[in-house]
Formats: sequence, C-alpha cells, structure tokens
Amino acid sequence: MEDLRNDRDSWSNANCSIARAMDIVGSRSTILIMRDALLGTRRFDDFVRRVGIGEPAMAARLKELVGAGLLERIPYREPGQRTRHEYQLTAKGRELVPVITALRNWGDTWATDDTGPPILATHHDCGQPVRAVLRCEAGHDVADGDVDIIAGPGLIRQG
Amino acid sequence: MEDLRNDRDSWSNANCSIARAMDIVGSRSTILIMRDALLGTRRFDDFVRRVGIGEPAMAARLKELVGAGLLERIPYREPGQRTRHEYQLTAKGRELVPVITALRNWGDTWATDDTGPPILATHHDCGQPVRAVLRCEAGHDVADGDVDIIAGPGLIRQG
DNA sequence: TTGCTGGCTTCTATAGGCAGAAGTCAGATC
DNA sequence: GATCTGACTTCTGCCTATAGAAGCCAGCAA
Repeated sequence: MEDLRNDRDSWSNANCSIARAMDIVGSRSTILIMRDALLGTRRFDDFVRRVGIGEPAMAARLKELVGAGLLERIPYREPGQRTRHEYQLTAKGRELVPVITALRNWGDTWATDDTGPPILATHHDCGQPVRAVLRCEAGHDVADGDVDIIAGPGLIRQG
Repeated sequence: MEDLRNDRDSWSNANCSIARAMDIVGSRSTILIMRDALLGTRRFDDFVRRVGIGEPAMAARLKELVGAGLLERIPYREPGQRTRHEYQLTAKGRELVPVITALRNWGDTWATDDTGPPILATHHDCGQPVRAVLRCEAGHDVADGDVDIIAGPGLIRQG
C-alpha cells in the first residue's frame, strides 16, 4: 500500500465512480430532492416547498436529474384538470436508497438532536426498520474497520 | 401517506439527518478527501494532488473536517525530520465507509466506463469484495423497492 | 546562517449558485 | 373571451467558491 501511495502523484478522479456519483448527486439540494422523491413527492411545487430552495434552482436541479436519468418527467391528468407533468423515480434513482439510507444512518448517529427520527425506513414485508450494512461476497457481515480499501486500475492515473 | 403529504407544506430540513449529513460531507471535494483518507492518505500535499483541488480550498476543507470531528490533526515525526502534522480518520470519519461504499456501488453500476474498477474494497478477513446492502432489524435482506420511506416526527415542521 | 521543504495563508480575479420578484404559457373553467 | 392555476423562465443582484500565484513560517541539514 505504501509503495502505491509513493509511486503515484495523483488519481484519475474523472474515472473514479465515487467522483462521478458525486458529480450527479453530490449537492445538498440534489440529495434532498431524491429523499423527497423517495418519500413520494412528485410535483414541482411540492419539491420547491419541501426542499426549501427557490424555483429557478429547483427547475435546474430537476432538469439535471431528468437528464441524468434519475427522474422521469411523466404526463398525467387528474379529472377536470389539464395534462400536467410529474417527476417519477427511475430504477437508477431508486437504487440510491442504499446511499441515502447509509447517509441517514450516519446522520442519525453523528448529527441529530432530540426531536425524534427525521425519516423512517421500514421493510415493506415485516415493518422492521431498515439499515445499510456492509457485506462481502462470501456472505460475511463486515465491520467498518474490517474493510481494506485500495486504489484499483481505474483510479490510478493513466500516463 | 397521502394525507401526510397534503397536510404539510414543508419539512423541517434543519432537523433532517440527511440534510445535516450533507451539510458536513455533502460536497464532491469533501467526499473525495474522505475517500483518500480511507485509502491511507494522511498528508496535506498528498490530499492536494490526489483530490485535485487547490491548496486554499484543501486547507479550508481539512479545517472543516477536523472541526466536524471526521479527521484529527496529529503531530508525528519521522527520523531526521521536524515534527509535522497528519490527518487521521476518527471513528466518526471511518463510519462513513457504508456511505462511500454505497456511493461507489451506485457509481460502478450507473456511472463507469471500461477502464476497470476505480476502488477496490475487500473484507480484511477473507479478501472478498464488500458491498453495502440493506437489512431490516428482523434480519431480512431488503431490496431497494421493498423499503417504505415515510417522514418521521423529526422531519415534520413544528409550528 | 543559509538554504530547503512541507504546510499552510494571503491576494486577486473570475465563475457559478441562489433567492426573490416578476413575467410567461397552456389549457380547463366560467 | 376572460380568468385562474400549476409549472415553469427570465432578470437582477448578491454572495460564495475556486483556481493560481505568491508569500510566509518552522526547523533540520549543510
């Protein structure tokens, strides 16, 4: 590990999947939009009120998220209303659940006060609270400290 | 759930543990610093080169992370060198492993190219790759789509 | 005592993000 | 046709973030 660190001046962050993920969902408002989408919010005005950012910023974020394929802009029509559009989660968006769950677990441990749990996530089948945990492919539960993290071929700067 | 959405104009984001977590680790550079800290980077110059941001920005980020308790500034001394300082992960920082792992899983699935896996995380005991997965307290594995997410008492705006 | 090096801090200049208010637009209702 | 509403877009002005270059400081080595 030491050799690797000393050999290389820098990483190829453009190819790091963490850096790329952060390019897409790496702002507070983006994560809060996805949180609200997971809570069931669909409409522009509701997003604006609940996330607490201005309309121009929300329009830009939603456009980015639709462009990145995390949300889909779907026409719908309520009786007596004209056709409107709502923002629905795609598979790509829904697969952020582990990220948001891990973030929530961490925030609940290290950054809460005493007004109660802010978000509840439960297993649909049994109703029990859900957490993000680490597991290896051999099926072992893995503690945070038992993970070896090293730079792979995609991170090491080419040339 | 519908009633809840219609009853409330907005959430109390200041109390949302996701929002708070994002206030601390919610920027690209912060996450990349924590990624590199997990990869073993300790020194200011290495952080600057590997994360790829300027020195003033790095100094500010590191100060924030030390202030937030994710990193600790520790004096050390190599033989024949004067005393210097390095940045070590705290428990609070190391517990971001599930967040970063979930982010990496997502990025590997939805935002990679073909130059190979950027980061490898393996179980220290058995060497197998590690993933972030969802589990409920009854011990069931939970798929992304089987999580019910609702607003808890801490999120709903008081008054 | 004069480098030299790591680890910052200061300065400047620019680019981007965001709120708030106001304007636009489509189409259903009256 | 006039009005109304949700869903934006445009405009203005601020405020922050960042890069890049340069300067500063401590203290071991020569």
